[in-house]
Amino acid sequence: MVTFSEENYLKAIYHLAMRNDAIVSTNAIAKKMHTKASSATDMIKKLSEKGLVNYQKYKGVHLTEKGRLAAVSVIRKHRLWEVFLVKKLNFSWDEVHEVAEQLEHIKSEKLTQQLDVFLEYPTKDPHGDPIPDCNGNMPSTKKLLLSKIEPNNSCICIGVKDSSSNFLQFLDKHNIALGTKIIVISKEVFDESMTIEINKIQLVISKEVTHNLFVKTN
Amino acid sequence: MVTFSEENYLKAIYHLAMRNDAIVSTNAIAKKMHTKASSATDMIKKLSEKGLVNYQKYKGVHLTEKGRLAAVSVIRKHRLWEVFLVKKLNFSWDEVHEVAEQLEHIKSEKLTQQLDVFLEYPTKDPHGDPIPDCNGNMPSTKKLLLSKIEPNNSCICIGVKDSSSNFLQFLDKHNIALGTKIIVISKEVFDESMTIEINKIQLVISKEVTHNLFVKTN
DNA sequence: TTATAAATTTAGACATGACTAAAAATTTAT
DNA sequence: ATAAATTTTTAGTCATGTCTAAATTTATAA
Repeated sequence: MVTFSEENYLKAIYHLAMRNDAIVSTNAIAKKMHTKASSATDMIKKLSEKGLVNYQKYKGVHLTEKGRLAAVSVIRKHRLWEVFLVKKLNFSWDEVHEVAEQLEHIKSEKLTQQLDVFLEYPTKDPHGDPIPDCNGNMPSTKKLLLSKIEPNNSCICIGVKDSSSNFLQFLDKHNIALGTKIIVISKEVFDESMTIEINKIQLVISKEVTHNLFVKTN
Repeated sequence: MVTFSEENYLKAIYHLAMRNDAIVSTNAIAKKMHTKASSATDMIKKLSEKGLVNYQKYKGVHLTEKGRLAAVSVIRKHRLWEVFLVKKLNFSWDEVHEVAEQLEHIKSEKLTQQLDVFLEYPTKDPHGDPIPDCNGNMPSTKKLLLSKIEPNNSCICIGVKDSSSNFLQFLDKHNIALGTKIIVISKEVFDESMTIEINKIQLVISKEVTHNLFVKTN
C-alpha cells in the first residue's frame, strides 16, 4: 500500500527525472516537495524499502519500474480529473490543479477506468499535457518552446511549462489557448522579447513567456 | 481546519445522535469507528477543544452547531458523489460507499457546488437517504409509526413516541435500538399485534409497541 | 448500601511524516 | 591536493492518531 505522501514524492521524482531514469538528488526532491532535505532522506529510505526507488546513500535516487508505474498512475488520475473539472464542472484551466492534487489520490481502479470512459478517453489535459493510458504508457510529445521558433514562422500552442494561475490568466487575457496559432514576427537579441501575431493582432511578449509556452510547428 | 479523521468522527457522532442533539457515548463512537474507547476519548478531546462537540468527562458528547454543520457538509459530499458514481459512472448502489468514503473528504466549495449543478440538484442518494443542501439543512425524513408498515416491508428504527422507562427498557430487552433494521412479517387484525424480525430473530409485539416506535422506510 | 460489573479516562508506547542541529560525505575552488 | 563550501545523512524531537494496560468513575445488583 502506497500512502498519500509517498505518492506525492513519487510524482515529484518522476517529474524531476523528466521520465528518463535520470538520477534525482535529495535536495531537488526536498525543494519540489517544499520540505527539508532531512525529510526527503527519510522518505527516500521508505520508498527504497518498498522497492519503489533505487537508492544509494549520497548518490540520489531513480524510480524502479514499480515506482514509475505508481507515479504514472497518479499523474493519469490527476489529468483525468482536470479534464473532468473543466469539461463537466465548468472550472477554468487555472482553477483545476489544487483540486486535482486531492482527487489524484482516490483509490479505485473502477473509478479511474469509468472516468476515462465517461470523458471519452481524452489524450490531453486542459494544459495540453498527455494523459498516460491504464498500462502506464505516457504518450511522448515532442514539444518545442516558443523561444526556439524563428521569425516569420508560425506555430500552434500545445502546452505550458509553467502552469501557475498567474501565467494561465495572462494567457487568457491575451487570448492564447491550446490550439491557438501564433506567428513569430521578430525577436529582440537584447532581452529575448518577441513580437508575435495572434488573430491579426500583434503583441510583444517577454522571454518569461516564450520560455514557458510549448508549441508545435505546422 | 478539520482533518480527515476528525470529519469521520463527526459523521459517526451525527449518525449516532440521529440529528437530535442526543448524547452519544464514548463506547458507541469507538464501536462505530472500529477503534478502541481510549482512541475515541482522545479524539473527543480534540473535537471538544476545536468547539465541534460539547463534552463532559464520563458524560458523553453531542455536536455543537459548528460540529453539526461540518458533519452535514461531509454527508452532503458523500451522497452527491454516490449519485455521481451511479448516474454518471455506471456504478451499482452496492459499490459506491467505499469510494464515496474517500471522495467526501475532498476540500473545495466550488467542486461540491458544481457537482450539485451537474447532477441537477438531486435530493436523495442511491440508497434513498436525503442530501442536505449547501446551508446544512437536512431534508427531514418523515417519521412513520411502525404500525403503518405493511407485512414484507423492512424499515429502520429512528425514534420513539413514548419515552417512558418502561418502554425504553422493553426495547433494550429486545435489542431494538435507534438504527435497528426491522422486517415486518405479519400483522394480526384481531389485536393489531405484529410479528417482526430483527437480526434473524422473530418476535411478536403488541399494538402498544407498534404505535410508539418511529421508523423510516428505505 | 456496599460489592461487583461496566464504561470511561489516563499513562505510556508506537508508526508516520515532519522538523532542527550537528555530523559525515562529496564537490568545488584555490 | 587540500581547504572550504555544499550536499546529504543521522540523531533527537514533535504532532497526529492509534494501541494496551491500568486506574478511575459510574451503573447495577445482591
